[in-house]
Amino acid sequence: MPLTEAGIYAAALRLIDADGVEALTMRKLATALDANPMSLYHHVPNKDAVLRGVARMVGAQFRTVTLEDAPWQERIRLLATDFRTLAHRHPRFMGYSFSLQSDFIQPDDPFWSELTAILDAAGLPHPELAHFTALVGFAINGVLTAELTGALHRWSSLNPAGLGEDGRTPPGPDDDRVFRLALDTIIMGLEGQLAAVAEGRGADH
Amino acid sequence: MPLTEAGIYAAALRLIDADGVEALTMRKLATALDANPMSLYHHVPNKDAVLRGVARMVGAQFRTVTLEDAPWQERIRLLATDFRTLAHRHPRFMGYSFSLQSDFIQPDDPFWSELTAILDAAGLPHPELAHFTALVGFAINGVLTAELTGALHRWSSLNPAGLGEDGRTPPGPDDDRVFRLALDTIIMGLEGQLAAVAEGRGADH
DNA sequence: CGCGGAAACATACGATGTATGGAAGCTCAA
DNA sequence: TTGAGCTTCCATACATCGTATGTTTCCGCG
Repeated sequence: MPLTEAGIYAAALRLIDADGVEALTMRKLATALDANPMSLYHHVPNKDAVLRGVARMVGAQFRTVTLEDAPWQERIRLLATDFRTLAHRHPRFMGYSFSLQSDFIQPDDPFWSELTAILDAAGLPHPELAHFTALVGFAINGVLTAELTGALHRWSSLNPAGLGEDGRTPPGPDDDRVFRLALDTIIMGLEGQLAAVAEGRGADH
Repeated sequence: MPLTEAGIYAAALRLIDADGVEALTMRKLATALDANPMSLYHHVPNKDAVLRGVARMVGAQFRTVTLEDAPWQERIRLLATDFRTLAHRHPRFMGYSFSLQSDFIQPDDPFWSELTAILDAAGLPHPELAHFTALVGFAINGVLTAELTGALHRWSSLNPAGLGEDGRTPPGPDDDRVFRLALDTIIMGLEGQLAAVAEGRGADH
């Protein structure tokens, strides 16, 4: 099978899913493709480009339905959970990618444009629409990142009184609850902001 | 000057502040300390331990006043901005540390315990207190991380209509506004959750 | 003095990303 | 068919990284 750019990205993603981003090596990638390490460089300029390519590949997998007429709260919930299931499909890569210098999400990605559209439809003031979009996106991202790295589970299953070394609740459906809770809280916060705008007391006090 | 563990961490932090975490090298660290690379290993087991040591050092710098009788909204605001100024003191390290496998914050760190105490005082239901703490902490963390990497500024200064290549607003006080906005939104969301609890309709519906 | 352990150093190994240059195979004009 | 010019592939090599291993230097204490 001849080497192709898309094939390289796909193989890289497979390796990352299996062993994590930090274990990805040009040499391992080459042997996985049954080729010489340097052959990759005819299709890809360097390793960073491989990661970026994987990011574009994964990002392109994101699909969400656009329910124009549903209430914006439901639309946000749907968008966020769609994004979350995508993240769960490639946890190691997403956990790495979320928290890196170069943005994983691009302004023209459906996630961002859809989120902007939803918040616009909700009635957030236009001059601050981008601010709210960024805020909601990154807050969700923060919770999701924490879930992917396992930090969310460690922290959320922690008794208030500094308990001992037990507390080994399973990482399963608890994260679901916390994620939904985060979503609900953010949505309620947005409702509050909308009410504030309606009352004339803008956010810029 | 003889080599010491604390001195190694301090030098590492200086190098990181100057050139970023990814530029930190045991060899550079050694030459900065005017020593042989291998000499460091008499005081520190490996490079990861250096990073962990720096994390503990920076984390120990965190101080916040505890205002028992102030309204919980103000206490959250104060805690978050205190944490933010700490992050601004060592942006490259914090940007790296926030988003990594091993947790930068520890359960017994003042940030976490204070946040838990505040949310407890606010009246969040006990069985879900840890969930709310995690949610708020990681959401703030997400926004803060985005700010440190510059992503927050890039995104929040983005016109709704997919604008061209200009939009080069300065990274200065705009981030302040977005951060405050995020804080306000989260706080309003918590108020909503409290109201829901008071009405008897718990969060677990 | 000397001796024993800690600290410093020199050397070296394996792994990584990638520069460089040659070999092999394809396409197409003559 | 043949040869020229690409594109692709491969082998070798280099700089840099973290750190294992062994040796030397130094300092405090009998």
